[in-house]
Amino acid sequence: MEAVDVVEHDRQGDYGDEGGGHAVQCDRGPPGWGSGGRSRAMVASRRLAVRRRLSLPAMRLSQLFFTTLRDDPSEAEMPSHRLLLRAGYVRQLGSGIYSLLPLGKRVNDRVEQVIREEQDRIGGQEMEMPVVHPADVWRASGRYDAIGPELGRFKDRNGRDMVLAMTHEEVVALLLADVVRSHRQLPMQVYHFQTKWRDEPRARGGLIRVREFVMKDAYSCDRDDAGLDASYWAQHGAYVRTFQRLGLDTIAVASDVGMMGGSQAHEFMVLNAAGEDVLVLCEACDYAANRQVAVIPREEPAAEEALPLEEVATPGTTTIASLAAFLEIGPERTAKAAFFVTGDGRLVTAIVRGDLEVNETKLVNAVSAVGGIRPATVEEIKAAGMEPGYGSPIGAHETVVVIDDLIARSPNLVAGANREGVHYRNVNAGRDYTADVTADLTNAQEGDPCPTCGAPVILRNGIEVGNIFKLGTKYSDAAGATYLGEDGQAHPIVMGSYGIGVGRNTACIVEAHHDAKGIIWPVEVAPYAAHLVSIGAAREPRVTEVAERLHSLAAEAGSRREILWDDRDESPGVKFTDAELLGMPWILTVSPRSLAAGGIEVTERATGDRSTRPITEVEDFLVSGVMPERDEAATASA
RNA sequence: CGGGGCGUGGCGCAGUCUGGUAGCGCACCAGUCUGGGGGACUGGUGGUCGUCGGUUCAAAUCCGGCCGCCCCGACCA
Repeated sequence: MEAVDVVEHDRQGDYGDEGGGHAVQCDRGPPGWGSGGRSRAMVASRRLAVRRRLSLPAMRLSQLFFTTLRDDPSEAEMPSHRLLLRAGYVRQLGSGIYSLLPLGKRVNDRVEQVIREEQDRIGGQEMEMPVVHPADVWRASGRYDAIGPELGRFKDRNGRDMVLAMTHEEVVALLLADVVRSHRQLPMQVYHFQTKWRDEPRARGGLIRVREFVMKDAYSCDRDDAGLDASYWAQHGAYVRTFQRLGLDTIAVASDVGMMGGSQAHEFMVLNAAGEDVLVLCEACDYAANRQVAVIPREEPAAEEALPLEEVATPGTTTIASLAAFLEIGPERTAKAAFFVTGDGRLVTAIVRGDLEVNETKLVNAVSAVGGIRPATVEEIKAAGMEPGYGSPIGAHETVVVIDDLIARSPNLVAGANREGVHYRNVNAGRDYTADVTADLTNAQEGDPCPTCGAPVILRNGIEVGNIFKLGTKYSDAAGATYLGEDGQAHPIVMGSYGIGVGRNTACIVEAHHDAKGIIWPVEVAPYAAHLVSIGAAREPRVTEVAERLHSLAAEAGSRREILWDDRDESPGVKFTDAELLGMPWILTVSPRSLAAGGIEVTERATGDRSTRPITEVEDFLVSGVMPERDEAATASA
């Protein structure tokens, strides 16, 4: 009944043309879709569905739910945040929580559509899984306890624990257990677009890092590792095409598997100074890795005889820099201790050479820290018999000692004596203290040798716009998702998971495509292809006539282009400024001047190129979708 | 969670130090003029100054609690 009302509403008021047009179109619709034998309500909801899909191909700015802001909102710093707010695409509801206004929704839909087409192309099947899950589903995989407060939890009315999904591996695995029986059903990929809730410790950067967001997450299901490998690289290819179409230059970097678990992962990164990840890149070859996993080949320390331990007074040298200066040695001759506490309460003492930094991701992996790690407090360090500023594992107790593999090979280092103002010379791991774990623990630094070719690497910040993971059988094992192979035996389904954050991509597109005046949407994701500006309607009635005609043409069935018509009674300056802020690829100006010059002024937003085209050419553009090449003769007077 | 900043009409801000009952620009409404780069004039609308409590004759202003937002560090699409 409600649907009927909406359709009725279409027939009157300002949207008369467009609404009516759609209704007529769907009545004619594809064979079998007509009204034969169907109730009026069903027909009406069909119409509504069609209208929703077309989503107002022509819109009057005077009716659009939006507003532009003349001043930058003070909370916005990144260009994408500022512009999306100012141009009326999004509004903030809370920290990391945003509403999409109609323009923002249209962009998001376009981005989704590109992703969808590329997922479909590699055989992905779209489905949809719930946002709210019973906690038991997450207990079964172990993540209910493994993941910290970023997992949203609540109780339903009966006191049952529930989870707000941050991803969907568990649910997919359960569905696989239910649906897949035979190897003949594999390989297979499913995906959906769904809202995720991740209670991030800190939201930031507008749409770049939010707490609630829509993600495309895809899951591949294979019989074995070889199949997974094929699916993984198919997704890799789909991602390359997707980001290319979205106008994003991405770099695929090897990455940590994080909370997903699994054996191999890549992140697709967009370079951006405000990015939260540090990428290690080689310009000589194409090596690219997240700093979290980049392993740098370190120069082998010179072999030396282990010398006897020797105490040395080093007053006031609580930093490596001051210690090295005091003893007149290089920082690489010292061992640095860093103290952390794991989520499960273990004190971890990490030892790296003084000239290097501890990479916390590597450390977490080295000690299999459940719930991550945090820096230890002074009290915690002292309780284990160590002295901050003069700390080392020598004489320490109740701590997990993790040393960098380079430390294991570096003889006669200077390290703390766990007494204020005292260090030891000639400390040797293994002789003077024992390591519980030896692993690569250090951060790559600018200029370090490339692991592949040895040239100096560079460090850049990046924003992760997508990732691909080889999961293996972790979730299928937990869910009992198996198939019967040709051998008649049950085998676990081998899974992969592949995510793309929709809103973050939108923000990154703006980051990459804007200028001082506003957004410059790539054609593929622009909410409307063209922004029609009508000027001087009061002096020249033909202006409105022409604008109306273009507007209704765009609204008609069969038109390939969608337009936004600025029909407001505003001065030309306001209209042009807003058009540039909003960022449609083409700005079409109808005015007494343009009509006198022979038609409509067409401006390409990206280049600023301007030409006057005959009205028929612009009409062709709306119908065919192609803007004809610029005709120099017609341009002369512009 | 640690550090820094902020909260006054839709947006940007002043006023807070030195208490005296709220102001500016833009936006918005009405009208007139204007009409190719955020135009002009006239007249208007709109704020329990984040919130709760305290001090005081009197609190946006001083004191305390709480809430929220932004930025910098530990997590991820």
